[in-house]
Parts: sequence; C-alpha cells; structure tokens
Amino acid sequence: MIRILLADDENLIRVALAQMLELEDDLEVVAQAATGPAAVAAAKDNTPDVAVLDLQMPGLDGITVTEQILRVLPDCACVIVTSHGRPGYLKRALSSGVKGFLPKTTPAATLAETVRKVHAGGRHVDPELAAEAISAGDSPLTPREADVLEFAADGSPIEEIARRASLSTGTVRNYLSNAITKLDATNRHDACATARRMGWI
Amino acid sequence: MIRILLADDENLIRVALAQMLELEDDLEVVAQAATGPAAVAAAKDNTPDVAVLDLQMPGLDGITVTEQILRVLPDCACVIVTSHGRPGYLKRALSSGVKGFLPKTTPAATLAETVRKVHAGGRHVDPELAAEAISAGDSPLTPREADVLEFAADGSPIEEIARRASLSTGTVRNYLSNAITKLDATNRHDACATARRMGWI
DNA sequence: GGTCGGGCATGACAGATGTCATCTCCGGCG
DNA sequence: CGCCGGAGATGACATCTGTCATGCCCGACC
Repeated sequence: MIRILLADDENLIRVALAQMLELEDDLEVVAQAATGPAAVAAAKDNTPDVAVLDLQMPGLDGITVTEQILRVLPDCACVIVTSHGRPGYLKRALSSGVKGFLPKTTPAATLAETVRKVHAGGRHVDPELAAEAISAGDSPLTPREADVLEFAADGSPIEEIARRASLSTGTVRNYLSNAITKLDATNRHDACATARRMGWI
Repeated sequence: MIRILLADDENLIRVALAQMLELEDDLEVVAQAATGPAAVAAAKDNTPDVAVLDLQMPGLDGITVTEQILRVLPDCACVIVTSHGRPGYLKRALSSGVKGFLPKTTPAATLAETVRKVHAGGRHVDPELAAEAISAGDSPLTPREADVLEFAADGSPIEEIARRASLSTGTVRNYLSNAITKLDATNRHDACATARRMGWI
C-alpha cells in the first residue's frame, strides 16, 4: 500500500483527486493539506511515501514545499501537479528534487501511474512539457535581472521597484533594459509577460 | 436521476470530478468536454439537465458557453466552477443566465448540492464571492475604456493598441488616462492589474 | 598579479507615456 | 429645439522609460 500526502488549495479538486486515488487498490491518501506550510507539517506528521503537491498554493509553492519535505523525509517522492505548464517551473522543480511533474491536463490515469512509478524509485515528467523545457532553454537573465523583473511584474513604477530591490532607479532601469533586450520585448511589461510565460520569474 | 454535462479543459480534474459526481446515487455524468465549443456541441447532443462548466476553457469561456447552451436548451441549468473568484465574473455570469457559481476552493460536497439545487429550479452562488461582488461594485469603466484596457493588458505599446482598437494614439492615451484615474492606479499596467483582479476586463 | 564578468551606479538623451484643455460629432432626452 | 454625455480627436506639456556610454568595486579564474 502506497501512502500518499495530497496538497492542493482547491478543496473541490483536492477531494475529488483523493477519491480518485482511493479507488486504486494499492493507493491510500493518508493526509491532505490546503496550504504549503500545512503540507510540510502534514508530511512530518504522517511520513507519506509519496507527496502529490499542487504548484501554486498559499504560503509556499510546491517546489519550496518539496525542498522542505525532502530535508525531513529524504525518501518521500514528490510529484508536482500544476495548471500552468511553464518550462522554467519544470527545471526548477527537477533541480529541487521533484520526482514527477504533471500538468492538470494530463490523462486521469497518469496520476496513479506516476505515483507508482516514483514510489518505485523512478521519475516521470510529462513528455510534452519536457520537450518544451528543452527547446525553451535556460533563462538568459542574471539573478539580479530576474529579481528586478519580478518586482516590476505588478506594474509598479521604477521608483518603487528600486525601493523594494534596494537599488538606485538608474540601476533598475539598466537591469530592465537588459532584460527587455534579452527577452526581445518592447517594454518591461512585455518582458514580464514573456518571463512569466517561460517560468523564469 | 439528474443528467449532467461536465466541461473542463483539465483532464485530471474533469475525470476526478466526474467520478466524484457519479458516486452520488441521483447524479449521472452523461457527457464530458474539454473545450468551450465541444461543450456546446455535447449539450446539443445529450440534452443534459445540468451543465457544470469551468470558467476558463480554450475556445469559449464558460459564460459564453452558457449563453449558447441556453439558446438551444433553455431548461438546462448552468453552473460555473472557477479557480479565479473575481467579482466581475460573477456579475457577468449571473446576467448571462448562470444558475450556480462556485470557486474551486469550495467544500467538495457543495458541488453535488448545488447541482441538485439548480436542477430543482434554485440558484446557488458562493456566499463569500457574492459578498465580494456586492462590495466591489460595478465597473467604473465605460465600454470603450474597458476595450482599450484589455488591449493594453499584454504590454503592447500605445501604437499597437491604437491599431487593434482602430483608434488614434491620442484617443487611446485619453482612455487609458481616464481608466488609470478611475482605477486609482499609477500607470496603465497597474490599471490593467486592478481591472483584471476585479474581473472588469 | 592581471583580466574579465557581474553587480551597482551616474549622466545624457530620445522616445514613450500620462495629463490637461479643447474641439467636433452624434444620439438621446426633456 | 436645445442640451448633455459619450465617442473620438488634437496639441502642448511634464514625466517616465528605455538606451547607451562610462565608471567603480569585487570575486573568480588563468
């Protein structure tokens, strides 16, 4: 019997997925969580074999949750499930120790199969996403450029970005200008959109 | 037996929800669809009693699908389910004839209850969302301002917005300026963010 | 030890953007 | 009929942004 932790902030979805997994003879959902921190706590309390984590959750995202779970339970296999299949997310997820990565558009049977596969020590990433990730390449942004772009993402004026990043306004403009050039965008918001689409911020 | 059409572009979620609904003795999922147009077609072919529609789907959104279904099957009760509980969406949904509106964060049992309620001729909207919608008020934007803001949303420069909206650049700037003032934003992108958050574009 | 690249900054400049006053045209409405 | 509000437009002006050249400091690497 494979013991599963299921974390997703959408109750309806989480419960439906739990019931679906429970229909499998060899799977058992031993804990559920609706937030990132709750998922980490539930993992500590229940020592599941496999953790199925939504990527976007209040508090901590699925990747950070994975890192924290692995620190306590190195043998727990983490599978990320997400609505937004951005290439960059997949890369970050894999480098943080995730064993499986599925978009929510994947066929239903795949989830149970993936759980079994990662529990057996294997890995599974959605093939389409993997292809995208490979063709998309790495982020061309330096860490600082990514930071600044992230602050710019909500439409703040330069001055506020500078304040939040503890930089001078001139420097912020340089970084944004670099980012715009690298991402082949027409302005900073376009650049934000591109970076987001690729999962680079 | 209540006959249900279930439409959601995320396979994993749709199948899980279908299984959950099938567990109820009085509910039967007679058709599933992964896109807006497919949902409309499936409704025509299967004449369901209740349509459970995701708000964001490829092709047509849940609200448009509702309108099209009601044109053919005026007695079909439509329920919208969504990840993004924006107040404006609720308003638009209700005015297009939707009978139920639930965020995906709602307790799992609520979905089945809502299906029964709307099938019996009732309505059900998530109370929290209803409260938000009331307190949020109506969009202060004129239809044209909303149009322009929508074109501005992806970060295009003014010139391109003007082209897409068939307006002069000056006019676009006026509308944008008005929208920025009305939404109490610092620039057009901030305004877009706000309008989106409220579901006004 | 020298060189190179990244992080950080400044200043100058052009072009994009936001604001404002003002104007026309048109459809509703008293 | 006359008035008004909304759509659409223009022009002037002040800022904000994006670009570029240039410089400093520091850690990495040969």
